[in-house]
Amino acid sequence: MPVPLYQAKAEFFRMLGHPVRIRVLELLQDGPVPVRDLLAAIDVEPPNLSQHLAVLRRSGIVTSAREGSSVVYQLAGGDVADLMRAARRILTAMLTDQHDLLEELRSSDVGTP
Amino acid sequence: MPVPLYQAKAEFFRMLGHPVRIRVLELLQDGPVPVRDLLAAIDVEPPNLSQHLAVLRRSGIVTSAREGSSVVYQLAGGDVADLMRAARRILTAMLTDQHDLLEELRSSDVGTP
DNA sequence: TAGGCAATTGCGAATATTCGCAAATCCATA
DNA sequence: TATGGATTTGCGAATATTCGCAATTGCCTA
Repeated sequence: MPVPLYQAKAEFFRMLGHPVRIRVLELLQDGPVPVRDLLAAIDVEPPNLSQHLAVLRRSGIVTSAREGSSVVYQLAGGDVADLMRAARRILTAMLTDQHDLLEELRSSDVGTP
Repeated sequence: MPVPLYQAKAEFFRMLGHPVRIRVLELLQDGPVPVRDLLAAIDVEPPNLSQHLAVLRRSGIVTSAREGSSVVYQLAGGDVADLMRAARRILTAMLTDQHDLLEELRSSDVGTP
């Protein structure tokens, strides 16, 4: 019996739910990047980055390949950029709503009609 | 100083990272739904659902309103369906890749060339 | 083949999530 | 105003994540 789809989706989103992993995925969007460069870009200790990379690898969203003495990561497939765009749209909408609400509260400080 | 964008994104995805919350968002896509109906649809205890609804509310992705003796939830804005579609595309691509790899392994069981 | 850099793994402690149960709230209506 | 259904809140226990540090592995080059 297969894993219910909503559970697979939840695991997928949970996998995305860490700042370091988000940054890695963003850095990989323009093509393969060696771990060395990720380390230089992300303010995180090597073992810690490695663990986050392992999470991404296990989920299947990235693949890794040895190249000489270094290891290069790349997106496995699918349009991650598209997902990030969708997320950004929603985040923007949410923040805008909150902002609008704030404005509303500000302009009507005498209570509800 | 604002929260770094990648952290906001991570929090957003983490908020999505639970099966019950995914199901709620899916159920809300066709319009507002009272808690009662969510409870009937989702196999979860009332207090537990309520806590997940609180997570969604705090993040701002849904809003709630009292209607008589019941409470109705709805999506706050932004195109959540779009996000789900993007996620589904990536999940599909990932599963396809894995499937392809499996086929490959199956058809070449004599070892690497 | 010894030494060194790059990356990963193992593991324990700190922290965060999740869940169930009891209790509290909010409304409608008797 | 008392009763009852619907939802939320408050915790404590169980579980899962995250992080740092030591140790290990893989590969290049002296």
